[in-house]
Amino acid sequence: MGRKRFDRMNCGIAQALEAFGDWWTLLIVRDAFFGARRFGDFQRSLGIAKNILSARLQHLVDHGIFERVDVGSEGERFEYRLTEKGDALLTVLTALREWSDEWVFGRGNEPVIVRDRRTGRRIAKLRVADADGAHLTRRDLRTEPGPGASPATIRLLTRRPREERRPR
Amino acid sequence: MGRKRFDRMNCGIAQALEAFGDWWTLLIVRDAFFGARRFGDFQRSLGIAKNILSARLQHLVDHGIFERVDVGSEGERFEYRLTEKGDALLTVLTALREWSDEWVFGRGNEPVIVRDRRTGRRIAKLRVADADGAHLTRRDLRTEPGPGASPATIRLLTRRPREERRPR
DNA sequence: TCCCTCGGTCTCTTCGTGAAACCCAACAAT
DNA sequence: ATTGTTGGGTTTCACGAAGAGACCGAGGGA
Repeated sequence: MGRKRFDRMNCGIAQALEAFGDWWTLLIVRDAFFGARRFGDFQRSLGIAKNILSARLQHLVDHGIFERVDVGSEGERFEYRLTEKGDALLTVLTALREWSDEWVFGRGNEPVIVRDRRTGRRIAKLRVADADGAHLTRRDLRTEPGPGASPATIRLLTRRPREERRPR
Repeated sequence: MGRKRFDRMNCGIAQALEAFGDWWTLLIVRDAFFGARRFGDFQRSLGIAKNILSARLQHLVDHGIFERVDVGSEGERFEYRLTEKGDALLTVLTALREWSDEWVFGRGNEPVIVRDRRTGRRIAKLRVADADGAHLTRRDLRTEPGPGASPATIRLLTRRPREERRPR
């Protein structure tokens, strides 16, 4: 069978994967953040097969992450530009980069450094924090169904934790 | 050919995808954050085929995101627990959830709400910011090669932006 | 005009995905 | 001790998607 799709899954993670969870897709978005705009920019930078790149760009346009703009002076020649929705992926890309900087490459071995263009200082690390800015970990959090929760989500979030179901 | 692997790519995004970019993998991690530990927890929650789940869990253990702990009272019975490296993915999952809350579901339709367990208040939104906390967008950032940059990365980051290469 | 580049599409092979069947070890009930 | 059930997988197999590479029409520079 083909790959299972997550369209119907009532979960933000699944929805995000549906939009850009395919193999090359997030790297295409990354390249766009680095300034790539044209089909050939992406293709040369990634070494991706053209049919795949074509399909992924189409998918990203369909999901409103890129817009396809005709920039031909006398006919068709296209650029793929990040929309506002695509720009908002900066946080996701930053979270991924910071995670691998710390846990894959290790501090001091970062392949890329991101700075504030004006001040030249490195950007602040992303942190999950409460309203006062205090750092929070997984143990400090509580999840509950929101206004858009499906019955399945409610069931998932209200089940008893394993510790209580089966004490050891 | 089968899927291209990104092991050798000198980029944090690619490395992160290598660790958990496979189709089900991030949803498995999400379920772990929601409290799943046992093989059957993940399987029932996701409806994933057992061979795939088995391979994904193995992959996550290989990458140090989960550890496989024998909890059998008299023989083997396993739990998969997030390591510190796995816990650090909280930021990534939060970024993904916040993006889809805003751009897929829309404000007021969030399927899940995350709160500080102590205060009951919703957690602060992740923001890319400079050292003083000022919000930054893609345009405010500058990327440069870091100490671990490969020649390919340096080439990518130091090329002229398209605007300057080919003014319109 | 020629030629190269851009932005794709088509074909063909290979590989990953997923359903279902199968399997053995651990507990649980009797 | 025997039987049954659940847990945690592995094996088999069919199918669809991924990827390499050939091909192609239109654009634009010389």
